[in-house]
Amino acid sequence: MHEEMRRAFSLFSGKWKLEVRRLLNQRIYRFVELRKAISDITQHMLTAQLRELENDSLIWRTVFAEPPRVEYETTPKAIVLGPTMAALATWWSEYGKSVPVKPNPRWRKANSIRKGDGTG
Amino acid sequence: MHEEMRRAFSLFSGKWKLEVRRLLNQRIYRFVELRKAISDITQHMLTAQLRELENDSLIWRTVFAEPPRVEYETTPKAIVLGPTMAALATWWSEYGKSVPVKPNPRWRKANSIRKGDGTG
DNA sequence: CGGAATCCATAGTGATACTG
DNA sequence: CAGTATCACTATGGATTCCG
Repeated sequence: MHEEMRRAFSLFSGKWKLEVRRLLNQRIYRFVELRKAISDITQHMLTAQLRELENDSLIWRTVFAEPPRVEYETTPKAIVLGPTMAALATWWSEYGKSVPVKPNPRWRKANSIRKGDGTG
Repeated sequence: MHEEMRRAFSLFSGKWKLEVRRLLNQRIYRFVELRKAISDITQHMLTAQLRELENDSLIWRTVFAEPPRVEYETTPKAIVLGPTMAALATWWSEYGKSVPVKPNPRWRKANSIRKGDGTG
């Protein structure tokens, strides 16, 4: 089961992929539009990240002749991931910066064996 | 919103962090046990990944004198993330290797504007 | 047992220039 | 407009050695 998690994670391991996914989940973008939307990214990196996302079938790439442009859009595969991504963002908002206090080891030992959470 | 996703992702960006999280979400592990459970990891890397997870308050570290050992366990902060991680794994199982077919651009343009999915 | 310190290989990222 | 090609830099991962 953890192998799936690792692979799912790796699909978005690129520095800009999450941002690209978020944008394309809203509407179709042209290459230039993405560059403007992600102001800090270089042309080189944007191309690279888009290629990887495309190879993983997370986005579609369409070339148009007139007017000359390339459009990018999400695939259904990426769309269904939206709620999970939202959950991740919510988790960070709620717990991200929190620092839970460790209880005393002595009385914590008693009930230290937890059940699984479904991921293991 | 995407900043939260990026930060949440970065907490588990280390090569072995997802595996450590999965193990510790089941029970408390000693350092040696983790090394045996994750057979390919080096002592150096295990220490490094554990330190980072600890600094992010995703795991707790407890030193015991007798018998000499160090125990690691998840924090509640990491526990609540379980279902989301499970969702990610499920997503990979269902869609991970799928390659959705891109419909013809011409009639696809008509309804190309989608609503948001909550992430962005 | 559970580290720390050092060194090295590789992958990821980025700046720049050039092209169909 | 949307790339490709180089090169440089940085982060990450890993092998090895030593330590309380």
